[in-house]
Amino acid sequence: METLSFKDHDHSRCISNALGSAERICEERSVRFTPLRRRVLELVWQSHGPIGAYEVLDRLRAERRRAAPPTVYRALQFLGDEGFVHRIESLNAYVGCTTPESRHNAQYLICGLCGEVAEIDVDEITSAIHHRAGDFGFEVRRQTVEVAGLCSRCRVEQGDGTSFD
Amino acid sequence: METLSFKDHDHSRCISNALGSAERICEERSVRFTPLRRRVLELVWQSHGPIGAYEVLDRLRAERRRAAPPTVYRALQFLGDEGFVHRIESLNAYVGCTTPESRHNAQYLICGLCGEVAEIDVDEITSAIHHRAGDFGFEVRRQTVEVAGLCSRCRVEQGDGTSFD
DNA sequence: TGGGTTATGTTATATCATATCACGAATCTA
DNA sequence: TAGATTCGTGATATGATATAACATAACCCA
Repeated sequence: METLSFKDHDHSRCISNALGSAERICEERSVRFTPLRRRVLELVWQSHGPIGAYEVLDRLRAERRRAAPPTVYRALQFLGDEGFVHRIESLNAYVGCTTPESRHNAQYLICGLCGEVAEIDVDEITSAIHHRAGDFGFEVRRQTVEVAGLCSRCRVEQGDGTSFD
Repeated sequence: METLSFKDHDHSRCISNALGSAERICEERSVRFTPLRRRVLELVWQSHGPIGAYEVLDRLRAERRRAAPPTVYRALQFLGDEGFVHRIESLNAYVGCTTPESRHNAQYLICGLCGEVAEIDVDEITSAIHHRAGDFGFEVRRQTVEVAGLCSRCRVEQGDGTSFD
């Protein structure tokens, strides 16, 4: 499978799709999609790009005054375990997963200008890593592939040598 | 180029190689390989596996009582910029680079049992990422590829279904 | 309805990282 | 070689990210 999932142009619809999928999947798996978990997932999706745990916390606190770091981290842990969000290690931040049906090893294209993250799922990359690690006798459990650079839109807009980091 | 660099069996020799290379390269580049930077690089190499900044700090303090977090972070920044150490994003930790001559995009095989990290540099992976990201209009600047799993030794020793995280 | 299990609240703390200002040493330049 | 400039480090404070540990609430189901 090869997919690219930029966020839907109609973002609010995109969010309700994500919440709906999550709810359905949780039911299938007999795990609890509690109001807190739903709300945290919604906050992650509402963010334009990747969002940090403490920013989720700030927003959550507007409506749930007693929220504390563990509140958020536990929800994010759950959402990550179920495959509804992904953690971007190089940013210490989280993004909604665009294809939550299957637990998968995706790759992330992180734009250094606009901050958006696109999730791609390219077999060629996954299996190259798997096979070549295997050549070294290594048994792969998880792959973290995060690619920093310029997304196509930003590249067009500022195609010059603009630098960032 | 395709290499695998497990740490040399004669570790102390491996360390002095690394220090020697770094010294030479710094001279070539006209940057200063100060005693502090040398010592931090040595501490990173002396660590069995990836080492966190604060563990470097603790060890450094044994001999340099006034060391503080910025002391270590600045040295690690320098060493990273020059390509003598790599940061493992998924661990918030640092490893010595086994091939510091060329600044490169490597991949890391992280054993979840013994904690060792092997650096590999496999063109097939690098270019698969580069090309397939390019297909999506993305211009690659940096790749982070960190593979968690079981190294060959640990796989032999505990080839069963031992789980870890 | 009681007892196990799961989820969340609560407090505290661990861990990771940077901002900022001071100051002397190294380097440059005229 | 004097003076300017940059660089490396010291020192203090704080910001940012993440988890431990224990208490309570909600849920489930026999």
